[in-house]
Amino acid sequence: MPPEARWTAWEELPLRLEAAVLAETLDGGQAFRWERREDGSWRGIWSECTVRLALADGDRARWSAPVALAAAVAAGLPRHLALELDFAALADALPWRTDAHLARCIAAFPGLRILRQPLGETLLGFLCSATKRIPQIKQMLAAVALRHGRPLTGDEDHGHRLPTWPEIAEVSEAELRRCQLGFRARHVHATARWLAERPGWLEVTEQLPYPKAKARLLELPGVGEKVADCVLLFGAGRLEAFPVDTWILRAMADRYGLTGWKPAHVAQFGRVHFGPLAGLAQQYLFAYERQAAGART
DNA sequence: TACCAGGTGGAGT
DNA sequence: ACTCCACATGGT
Repeated sequence: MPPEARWTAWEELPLRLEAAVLAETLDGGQAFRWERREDGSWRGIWSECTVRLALADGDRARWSAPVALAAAVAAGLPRHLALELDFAALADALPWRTDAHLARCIAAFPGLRILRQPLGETLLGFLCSATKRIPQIKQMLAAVALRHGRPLTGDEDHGHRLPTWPEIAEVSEAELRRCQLGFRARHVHATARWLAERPGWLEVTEQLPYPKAKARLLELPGVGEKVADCVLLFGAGRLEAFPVDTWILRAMADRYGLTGWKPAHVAQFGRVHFGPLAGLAQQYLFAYERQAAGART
């Protein structure tokens, strides 16, 4: 085996969780660059990093990375998994004591986590998400990475990173359509050009308080209420963001009696009812509803 | 075949 | 503010 193809020995993480909860965290619609391997472990890519993640003894998380990337992964993985946050404690702070349905959702996915992904990559992912199922979003992003993103190492098997926004700005809309983006290609292209004229704009946005950050994201072509909230929740750690998609609309109608409510009204209800961690509640509701529908991804 | 998918933006009331 | 609708592509 060539030296650049080698992976490091497994290293323990201060993280324990069930396999099903890990699966829901990595592959439940927050992130689109994780794949389950035959041995049950996961392979993920973000920024300049790729990692294998697995559970030892059923619930103890551990990781391995290409030797060439080991230092970057060791530095970046804790942030990516938001290891500084105790999600069991955060879930306990949700109003499950007075909300029986929320209590059911939390019990079904104990320890469910919200990832802290790179803001720019999260934006790209959710710009591609409009009226698509998760596997198709993953396919689009895999194609974009393969065709327009840099290889992570000298070994092609380690995969490609997603292109940065400045890199995407150099790609034509027609070329993006060849990655099966469909009408989303126009939004991705327009957003790339928009960002290219404003260096540092995303970095500034990431530091702003939630309402200001959201207002700024809404300026981007193809970014509406739902995408802005997903980007802030999964790409900026803003747990107050409450994305309302078709699943949440259905859940709030079926489980909370909000039949016929518009997304904007459901969003307002969610923020008031679930409080400052509404985004975490949202992810619990989302996971539960998809499971109840038959785990169709 | 028709309908739907982690929506958005634009036009017309 | 509200309602319709086009927008690509793939799966059931």
